[in-house]
Amino acid sequence: MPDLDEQLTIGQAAERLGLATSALRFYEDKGLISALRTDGGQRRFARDVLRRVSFIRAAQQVGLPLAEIKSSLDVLPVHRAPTQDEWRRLAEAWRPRLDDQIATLVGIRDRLAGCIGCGCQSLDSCLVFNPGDVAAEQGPGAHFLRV
Amino acid sequence: MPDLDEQLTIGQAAERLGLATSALRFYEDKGLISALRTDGGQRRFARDVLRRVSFIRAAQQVGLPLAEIKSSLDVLPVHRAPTQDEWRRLAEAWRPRLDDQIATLVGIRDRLAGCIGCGCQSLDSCLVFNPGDVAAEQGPGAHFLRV
DNA sequence: ATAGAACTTCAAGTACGGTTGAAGTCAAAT
DNA sequence: ATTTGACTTCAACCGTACTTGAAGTTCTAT
Repeated sequence: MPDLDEQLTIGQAAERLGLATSALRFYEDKGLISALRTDGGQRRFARDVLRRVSFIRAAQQVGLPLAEIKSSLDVLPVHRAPTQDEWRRLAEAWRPRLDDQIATLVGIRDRLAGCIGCGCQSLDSCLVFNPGDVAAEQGPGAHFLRV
Repeated sequence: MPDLDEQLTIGQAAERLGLATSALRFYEDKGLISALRTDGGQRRFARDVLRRVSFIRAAQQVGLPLAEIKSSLDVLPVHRAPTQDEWRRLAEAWRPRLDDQIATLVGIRDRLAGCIGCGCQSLDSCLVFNPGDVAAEQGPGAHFLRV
């Protein structure tokens, strides 16, 4: 029995992925995933849908909107080996966002941890939320807490 | 001249923070920040609004919705020194989310970097988006890529 | 053959985090 | 005193990412 359950119904795929069937329909609608159809018109997903949706959820963690995720998916085709160049471009596109977000979160975490019991007088004077107090000198922008 | 510009107009606060005045009005509406009013009814923000909004933006980076951010702000009053206990509770509330998100992002980054030129045959077989291939064994849920 | 669960489409609704526009008022400089 | 830019409220609108509901169809097991 080789490919017997190689096809997943939308319910099976949704359960394996831990999301609602409506989300899968939504993703198909947006062109992020695709499905074959039975003679009766029901969707049948190939197993690669699991990886593609994993990719989507990962990209969402990185902060990418679905429209951009679609572009990334279009760059990494399912039925062809991704070329080195395709990988490099994806990695380069994601890398700055990843690094930036990681740096921000680590900064918050470390300063928050270090501040417990620090004796700051109020939120207004706390170093955690006023790192270096240099925001005004850098001109407008959300400088606070971005390192 | 001590407290001459201790009060900020909404435009000044918005410029310092790098966001729109409408966002500040929105935050006030939601109870996240507060303002004094002139006789004419215009808002005047105390400088602590800068730190409070910084807090808000930081918390958004951590992935908290505004409703939860309000709770956190309610726990850390502006005009009182936060107690050790208040800090500890805040840090403990944020810490798991921070750690979780950092771990997820670092995992994606490292595997993505390591995979460049790895020779995977397709997205379906790529280790980056199929780490350990253990998702099915853990039951339903978004296990892919969460390390 | 038929029951019931799972599927179909399509339109409308939801939650979040704001932005936009209209109509009018206030504040600061001249 | 008047001008002009910044402010006020309020309701409506926006984009993102889905969910819900209605009305009908298909699949699978008995």
